[in-house]
Amino acid sequence: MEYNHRDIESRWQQQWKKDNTYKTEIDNSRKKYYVLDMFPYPSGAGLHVGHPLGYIASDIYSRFKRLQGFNVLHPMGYDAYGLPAEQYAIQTGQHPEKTTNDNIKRYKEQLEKIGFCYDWSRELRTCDPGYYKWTQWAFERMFESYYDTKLNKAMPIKSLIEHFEKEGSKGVNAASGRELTFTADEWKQMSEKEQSDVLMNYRLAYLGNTMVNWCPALGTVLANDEVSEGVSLRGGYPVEQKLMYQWCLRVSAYAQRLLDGLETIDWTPSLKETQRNWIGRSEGAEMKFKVDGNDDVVMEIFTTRADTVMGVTFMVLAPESKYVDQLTTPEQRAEVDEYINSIKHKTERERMIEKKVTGVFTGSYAINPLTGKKIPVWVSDYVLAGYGTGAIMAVPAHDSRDYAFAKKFNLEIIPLIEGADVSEESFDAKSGIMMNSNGGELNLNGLEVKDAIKKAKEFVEEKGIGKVKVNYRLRDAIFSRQRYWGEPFPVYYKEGIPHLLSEDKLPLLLPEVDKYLPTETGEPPLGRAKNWVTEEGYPLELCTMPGFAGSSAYYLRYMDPHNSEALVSKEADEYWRNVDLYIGGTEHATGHLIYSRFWNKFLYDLGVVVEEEPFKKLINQGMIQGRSNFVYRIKDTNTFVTLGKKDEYDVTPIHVDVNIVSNDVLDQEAFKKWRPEYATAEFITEDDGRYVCGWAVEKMSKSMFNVVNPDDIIEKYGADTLRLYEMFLGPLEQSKPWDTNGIDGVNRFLRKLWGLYWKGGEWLVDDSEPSKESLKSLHKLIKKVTQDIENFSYNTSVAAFMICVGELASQKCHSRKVLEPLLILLAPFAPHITEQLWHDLGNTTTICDAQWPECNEEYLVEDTKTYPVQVNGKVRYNVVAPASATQAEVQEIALSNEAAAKWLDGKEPRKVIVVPGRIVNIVL
RNA sequence: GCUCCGAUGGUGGAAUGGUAGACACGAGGGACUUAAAAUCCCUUGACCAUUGCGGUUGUGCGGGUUCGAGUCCCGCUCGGAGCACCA
Repeated sequence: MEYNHRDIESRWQQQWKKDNTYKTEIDNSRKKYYVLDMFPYPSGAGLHVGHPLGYIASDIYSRFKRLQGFNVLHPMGYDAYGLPAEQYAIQTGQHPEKTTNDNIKRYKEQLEKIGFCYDWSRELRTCDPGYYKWTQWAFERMFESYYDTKLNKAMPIKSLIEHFEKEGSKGVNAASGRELTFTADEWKQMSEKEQSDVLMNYRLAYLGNTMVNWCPALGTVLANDEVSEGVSLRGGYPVEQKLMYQWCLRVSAYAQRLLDGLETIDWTPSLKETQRNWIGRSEGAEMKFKVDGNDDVVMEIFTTRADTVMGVTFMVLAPESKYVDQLTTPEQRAEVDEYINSIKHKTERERMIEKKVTGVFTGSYAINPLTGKKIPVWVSDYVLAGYGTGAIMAVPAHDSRDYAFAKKFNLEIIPLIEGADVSEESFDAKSGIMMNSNGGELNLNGLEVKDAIKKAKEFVEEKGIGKVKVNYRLRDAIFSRQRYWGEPFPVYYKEGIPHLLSEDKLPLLLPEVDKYLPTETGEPPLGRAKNWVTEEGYPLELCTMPGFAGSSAYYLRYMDPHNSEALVSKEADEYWRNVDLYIGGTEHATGHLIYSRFWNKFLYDLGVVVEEEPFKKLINQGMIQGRSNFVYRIKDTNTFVTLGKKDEYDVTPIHVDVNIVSNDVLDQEAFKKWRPEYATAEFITEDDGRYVCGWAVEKMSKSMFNVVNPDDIIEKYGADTLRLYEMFLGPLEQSKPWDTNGIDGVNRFLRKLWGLYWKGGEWLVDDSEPSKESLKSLHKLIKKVTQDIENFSYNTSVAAFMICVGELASQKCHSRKVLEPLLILLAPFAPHITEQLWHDLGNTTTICDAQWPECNEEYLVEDTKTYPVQVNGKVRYNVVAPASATQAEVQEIALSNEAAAKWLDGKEPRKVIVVPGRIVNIVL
């Protein structure tokens, strides 16, 4: 029997499906292990070879853990809501659900061919009402909660209302949009609408007027992580800032816990760093500045450099700051208004690109609380309204932005650090010795910056000039999208006040609409739905939820996917707990991976889940880039010249379909058939007649003709070869180009493996005792592969298999005692071929129920001997070396390295390991 | 600008501080074959020597620690990623 991947793979895939081989149940007698892939958005283009990389890695780990006796949960599903399906719907009128389902069908077919051990009975889709019911449910729980900053957890909004009724806002410890002060009586006298507005200031899911990223081309709002450099991540359309009344999630309340949680999880340093940057914690002080001749206003500013207060030579307000209006003097009014207007007309992007230093004087002066000095207050757009208090104290000597501003408007610059030259640029570093900082009561001169910051903060707090404050860059997540294809909000409006739909009305189904475009009056697409009202006739919310809503808790749903009573049952949650290993791309670092952690912490506060962090260990697989091929056409002809001769002509490189190129050699006939205009193509080839193409690494995309489809690879080489090859390509976490060139080597390896068991239709395996050599080969492999899988170093594992199979072949090893464990080791990587040979060996159960073999170190021990080494005729050292070495050899080598001999001389006898040529290892 | 990561043959990439370049691709040579494909064997960092063992050099650059450094430390150069008027 010859190795035939087509027969073997389809046979076992069908068998596994029939036998429910990979179905997983709760089993309290076994330890659980949860391996999760980031579920895909099923795009219309289908999978290319880059997509399964992470899935193969997680599949190997799942199978490995299973062989080690763990009860492994390994599910798959689809992130089904998304913009492409909606845009396709707008163009074609086809319902996005239809498009999505078609794409999912295609994805599933492609995935099944690769031979993954998913428990498909747990498959989920975010657009399934049985699923999004729980997305809506979680939103309702957030609406009904506030964040208690003292208890550091989410609490029911009811208890806040009770507090308001008793004591008003006094003594409230709640994360909020702005600080409100009112008495119990005032609360009671508020109208329903007013009370609703007050509560919105505290709810974890709230309606708020916020500056949003509005994308006119897409007709919707985008979250911060969906925007990069002023354009939308999807489509690259310009994005502008707009004030809108939107649903938001108070993610900022969890900033510190999101930061602290990073210490408890096993993620890569770079990913943690990305999240830390995104959360952007900075410790500083909020300080109060009085205004000269205006006792009504006290300016509050935020600074991380309280120590530089003696060097403040001006103040700056953000154009949107509330202080602008209060501090502008009548003489300056016209100028300030003109400036503010000129800013408003520019988009965020324009402001960023221009980077011009602009600003205007308000006419007012603040008073330095320490020196009593009068300092001018300016307005400039380099200060952001959304961070801190929207106002800063400027220290030009030690902040480059303040410095640029001071230079432009000729403002004073006072250096505060000894030896810092500020004549050309500012000195921003937080180090050095302070000077010019004697403010009477507070003298910082002579202190190191760090100590000065500390002392200044203490002083400020003591004197009531300000208070120590921690600020975060992390913003609340904007949760409304003006789109059709997403989860509807379970919210209706009664006299303009939002109310939740009662829980028994969930899920609120997405209505049908005639078109997927906004209405003529500019309302979101749901405005087209007929009867989009409650039973009582109240209008329902017209926005839908963003993409990250459905992906924020999907890992919990897999634990108990068919439960109609709860997101996840207590039993399932307590058994499966959280994801042990999560594999996916880095692109979700500041999106999904923040929102999911937030969502999970919220559910943890509610007592719905037992683990505070959802993903214990996370691996980022690298991106697979495309490897494009080029042919070189001689200008104005239909003649193509090979790579080696192209410099002799005037040529234009043209992308050529990589599927008609093999090892960079063009299939000339296929090229002629590829495009009608090339039918008459002529070639100038290398001297041996081959046409060699050029190549470059680019993004894998249709327009570069470098997309490699896994189906084609599987058809030609089989899924096992594809799996092994993807792992062999290089380290999992590294990005690398796809290059089909090396795949033959892996395929050859599988055929060699087959050759250990079958040759010319004859079964070779017997029950003979294996040789010592063969046992050594096997146990070396067991050790290496076990270690490598734990370290996700799959490329070196594959190499180890190649070496081992080569050794066993040359040893003519046919012993079942070696060849059976070999299959188990390889099973995670190449499940089909190993399953087949496993059954050929006479086993009746599936190979994934086998037991992972243990390494017996005894087989690996090299025979060594201890050699006495003489120095000046006396035995001074005992040297351990291979038994095959001679006494003279060891003696010579040990003393040949003069430095080593000197180092050894005079020391107590100790062991030195020697290999031919040099001292290799000194065992102390 | 700040932070993190990386740099090893023609290529992808191996090396708990201990024989650098595993494994694979590609290339060259050979066997088998009428021929090709497939398969098998040998060579393959560079330079020198080569009818024989061999020698020199070599992990981006410059220092350091060490008997010994691709690996550890300090300072650069280049490349990638994240954040970025965040005070």
